[in-house]
Amino acid sequence: MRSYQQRCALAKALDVVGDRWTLLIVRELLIRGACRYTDLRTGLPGIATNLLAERLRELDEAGLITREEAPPPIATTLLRLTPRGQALERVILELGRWGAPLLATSPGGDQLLPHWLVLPLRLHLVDLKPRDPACTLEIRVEAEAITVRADRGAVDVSYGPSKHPDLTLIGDAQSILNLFLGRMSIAAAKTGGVQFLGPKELLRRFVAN
Amino acid sequence: MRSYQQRCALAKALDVVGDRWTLLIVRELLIRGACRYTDLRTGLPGIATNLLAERLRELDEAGLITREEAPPPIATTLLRLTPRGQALERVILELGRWGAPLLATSPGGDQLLPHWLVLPLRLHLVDLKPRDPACTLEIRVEAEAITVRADRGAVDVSYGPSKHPDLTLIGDAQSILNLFLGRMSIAAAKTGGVQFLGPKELLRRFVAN
DNA sequence: CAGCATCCGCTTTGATACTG
DNA sequence: CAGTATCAAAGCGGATGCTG
Repeated sequence: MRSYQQRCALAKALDVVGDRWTLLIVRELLIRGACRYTDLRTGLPGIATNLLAERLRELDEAGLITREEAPPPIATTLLRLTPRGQALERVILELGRWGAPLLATSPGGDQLLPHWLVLPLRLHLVDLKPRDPACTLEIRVEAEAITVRADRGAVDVSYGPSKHPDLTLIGDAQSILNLFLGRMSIAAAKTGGVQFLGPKELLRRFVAN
Repeated sequence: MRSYQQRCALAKALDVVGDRWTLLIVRELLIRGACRYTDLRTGLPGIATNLLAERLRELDEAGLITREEAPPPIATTLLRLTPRGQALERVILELGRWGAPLLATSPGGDQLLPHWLVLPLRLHLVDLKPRDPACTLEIRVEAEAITVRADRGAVDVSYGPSKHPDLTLIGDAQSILNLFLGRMSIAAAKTGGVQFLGPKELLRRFVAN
């Protein structure tokens, strides 16, 4: 991207991350942690492969990502955010908070990949029962898994399966999001096809109704 | 801008404000409040006039700005952010916070317009003496003025002159910013050409040294 | 002058094909 | 798997022209 050539922190930030696709690439790396070129492609439906390669080069030069050779037998390059890149999480969560109302009128053609649930959950979930013992939930949507852990008032949402979840939810992405964001009751989620493996009362840790 | 067609709040936000120049236009409106087309042009050096007109149309359609006919004898259209547009302030301040370190290596060719000081001041100033009586500072850089008011722990930074400032500072934008951000002492600012009209001790309300 | 619209050369993007 | 190569279409920047 051409520089705006303005001595302004906002303009300088946009010089680095204002290009098309750039912040979405950072989103993917925030959600998935270290991942491969191919993982990014599948997580960014619609991106041209040459554009992804070019953006990754720019992010590398700007010091936002690193490339590391995975040890055998993986034999692939892993892309990972540097601390400077991770610092964009606050920006991305704020943009997501602002953009959330736009989802209400989202047309049917839009894609929704399961791992995209991670950021809204990170933004909105709070531990409603901070004095209860720590608990771990696993969310399963299609072939992907998300782990939600609450411990003494802190909530951690991460991509990937959980070792010993206290409760596992299986369902479609939209229903599970509606459930956690309080837009759908537990009963309605169950009717809508969400399965609960474990004591579903543990959900009260995060949702009221 | 083409839609990313992703059911993700971040992608939806970028569908609306991810275009080149768009967030900088919002920055200008956040700083200046209601302003004219021409004000935006001067505040956005480098933008093509057709692009500005097109972006304003998009912002209007997205419900982020309104156009109102100013009463005579002004006879011009005033552009103003809607509440929805103003809600972008948090996003813009976060992006600015992230981008601030990039200013350290800013090349000499960059422009720095005086009113751009408003956002960094809004982001960083805190009332160090919340029990002192309310006070008003006026900052004058070239032909522009910024008002900084501290009252019971709250700091308000706004574009435009002040009626009865307790202290007026006159100087160049960079020195004044360095002063308020604690990167330059009051003594050094004075040596560097910053003038103080009034009791410069009032600056202790915001800076330590 | 304020507020655009038009035209033109250049760059960026998106889609696809191809390679080690 | 991880890219590069190619090319048409869209977007951008700059200049200029038009209308009250």
